[in-house]
Amino acid sequence: MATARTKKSPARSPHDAARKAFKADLRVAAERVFAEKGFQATRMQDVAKAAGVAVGTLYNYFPSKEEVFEELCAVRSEGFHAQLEETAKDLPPLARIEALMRTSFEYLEQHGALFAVFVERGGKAEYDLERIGGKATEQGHARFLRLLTTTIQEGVDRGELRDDMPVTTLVAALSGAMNGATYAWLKRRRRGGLSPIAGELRSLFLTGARRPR
Amino acid sequence: MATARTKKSPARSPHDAARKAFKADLRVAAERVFAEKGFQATRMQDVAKAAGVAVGTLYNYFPSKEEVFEELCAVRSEGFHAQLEETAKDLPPLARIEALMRTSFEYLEQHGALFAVFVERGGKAEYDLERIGGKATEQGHARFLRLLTTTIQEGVDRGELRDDMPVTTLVAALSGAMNGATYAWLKRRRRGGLSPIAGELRSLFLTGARRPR
Amino acid sequence: MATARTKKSPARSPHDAARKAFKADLRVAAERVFAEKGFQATRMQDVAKAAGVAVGTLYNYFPSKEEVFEELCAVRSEGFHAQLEETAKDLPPLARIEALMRTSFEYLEQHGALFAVFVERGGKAEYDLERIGGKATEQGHARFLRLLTTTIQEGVDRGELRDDMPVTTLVAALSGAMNGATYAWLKRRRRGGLSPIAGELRSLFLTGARRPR
Amino acid sequence: MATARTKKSPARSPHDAARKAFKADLRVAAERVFAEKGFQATRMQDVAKAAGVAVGTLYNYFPSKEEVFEELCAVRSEGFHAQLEETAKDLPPLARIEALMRTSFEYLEQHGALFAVFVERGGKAEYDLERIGGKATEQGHARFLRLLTTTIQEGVDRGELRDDMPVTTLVAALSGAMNGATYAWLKRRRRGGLSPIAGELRSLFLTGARRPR
DNA sequence: GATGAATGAGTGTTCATTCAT
DNA sequence: GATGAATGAACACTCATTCAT
Repeated sequence: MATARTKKSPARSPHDAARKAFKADLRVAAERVFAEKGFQATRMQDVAKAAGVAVGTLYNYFPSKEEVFEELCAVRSEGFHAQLEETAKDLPPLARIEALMRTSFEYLEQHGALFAVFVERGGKAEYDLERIGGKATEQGHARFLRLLTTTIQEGVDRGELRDDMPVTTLVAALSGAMNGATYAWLKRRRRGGLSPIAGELRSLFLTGARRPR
Repeated sequence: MATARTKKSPARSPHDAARKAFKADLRVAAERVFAEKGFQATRMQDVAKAAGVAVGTLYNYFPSKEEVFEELCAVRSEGFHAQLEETAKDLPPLARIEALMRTSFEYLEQHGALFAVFVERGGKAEYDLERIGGKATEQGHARFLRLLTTTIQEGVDRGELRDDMPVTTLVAALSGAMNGATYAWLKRRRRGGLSPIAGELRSLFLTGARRPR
Repeated sequence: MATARTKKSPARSPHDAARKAFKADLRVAAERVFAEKGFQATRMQDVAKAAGVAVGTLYNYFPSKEEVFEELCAVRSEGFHAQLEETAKDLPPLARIEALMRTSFEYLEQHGALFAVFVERGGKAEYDLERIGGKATEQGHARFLRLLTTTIQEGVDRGELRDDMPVTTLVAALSGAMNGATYAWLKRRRRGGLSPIAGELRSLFLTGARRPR
Repeated sequence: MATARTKKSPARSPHDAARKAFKADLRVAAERVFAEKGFQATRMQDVAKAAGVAVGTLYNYFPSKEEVFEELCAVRSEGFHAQLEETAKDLPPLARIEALMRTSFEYLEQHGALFAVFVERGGKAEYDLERIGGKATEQGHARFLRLLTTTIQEGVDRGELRDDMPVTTLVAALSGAMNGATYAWLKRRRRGGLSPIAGELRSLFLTGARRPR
């Protein structure tokens, strides 16, 4: 990662920072376009125009279109997980579950549907973006699942969650339910917010859909 | 000249049937390729080769690449829902839920991951296939959700399912959970089967993840 | 030409006649389509449909699309010149000129604008149809010009037409004027007939546009 | 960014001019190829090669093959008519007629047979190029005819030209004669020049072909 | 470092022609 | 002889990427 920078990092710091900030601007512009048109339909030209630069400039910062997307995903994924892990810290499993859901939903609300991709990863049924943005989203989603798995496993170990089925099934159900809620939210054109649902989903996950007597 | 055509329509059955069967073969070949490489990455050339025909032949049966995909989706969707509705008939809501899950999973196991698309639709986060295969998969998924909604609503009406949250949330959670299970199954490379999970998901959905005392 | 037919021509006569008649039907159908859509835009499929046969059948009678057009042109050209020469026979040059014009126009009125091609040939400015239908139309037009040349030359020889410019110029002017009249007729969507103009053109050609005192 | 663009439009002149000149070069190359092979037979590849650029470059300047042709025609038409109208200015009708002929022929001699199209329009017998290059050539020819019509009408009004037939017939005959002369010139492979004929045609048009006594 | 014009490989689609039935 | 489905070469156009200015 930062190996090359060790040599003379102090010297370039001010310049480096500016470059980084500019690159971030480019990413933001790209995000807007990708979110609107999708990966395939987005032309580098479009991204450049959205960023107010020339295509050539884009290529001064990113080696390829794929890499733009990839880095975009990576950065969002990083931000997402940083926030997530910060949230989840120090909470008991059951509380943590709701915290994770709430934070995820907040992030989605903030950063747009494109990055529903980290939660919803399932939808691509192993193609297209599987390759593109693949590494990043793959890792992003996997990381999310791992977080969920750890949490749930802990809940099982504490005797708070059922142990009569594989933890993976519990994880799949929970992450899937979040995915489903997100999809429904997108369908209703983001009306009504997403995070309020976290509480309902938690209740549903813990006590089930059957009507209590 | 049109001499042979004078007979009524039933007379054309044998030829028509052959044509239909052939078209179905083409669809199957296309399905294989699309499932493997995704829509964009699939070249008509590839589909033709997979089907053992020339590109031109493809165009004798389908007006465009998009239409190949579209019809493919439509046909699978149809088959899927026919099976689904057959299954669900005459069962009380709670039993029907499991039946729907089991049948869905069986269909997925049989017809490959591509058509996870009908259950998982959420994943495309409003782009790419949103447009292509859009009509069919959109409708397919919507139809699936409607079926689920009806069933769950009925459960609520009968007092068997909780009414303290919108039915849409219940639906989103259930379909999402199925989606999650499917995704997990794809991740483990289809090992272990999908339909056995139906029972677990049903239990989870009805009674929740909390450990019973 | 008819070399092969010498062997056993009497035996096949009836059959041959039927074949010829059928081929003529195909040509007529082709003529309709070519006239409407032009050579390039006409698909063999279209011609076949217009003729009420299958494409394959077309190829049983003509070796290629070009040849269909070529033969079509040749036949019309033949008919045109037969009529033309019949008309022109035994008339003195000046009368013959008007007769040629009138007959040409009548033929155009009857056989549609497509075969304006024989009179108008100039318009293609050495491309496209230069190659296609080329041999036939080329020859057809050349033959027409020859007829005109002979007639005019004779007029010159008799001292009835001016000899202070090359005969070719007189020919070019006359055939061009006919062409121009035809074009104007097509422009006004064939309204008003073409042959009535023959008299005017004759007068114009012979005595010029200057107002007589 | 848009920093440089803040200046007013005249500031862009140098670059714009270069672009325009380059586009003109492309048109010239295209003209060569179209003239040689015709519209249909010309591949964009050919035009690109003739211009010494890549196909993509062509598409940076023209939206489509048709548009290349169309613009080509439009530009030539413009140049032609500019020259024509310049010439015809301030001359009495009869003199103007010869001037128009001479200028037309000079233009044809200079710019190649392709643009015989403006004078000869008739030849396409309502298809093929009727559509393509259609707008431009159609208008170009129509404009030419209008010029001729005005001139001749004026001659008639002054009592210099005969009024016993429709002006349109006079126009058709004159433009047609020019067309015929052009065709003959192309036939003899452009040998002998075209403009010398203007005088002859004028004489022929005014006083007719009949030998004066 | 920014620019944007040039590049050309890549692909969906058409349609004349063939040939097994 | 008729048929019409199969064939595949051909071509317009796109767009990620490069590079001279």
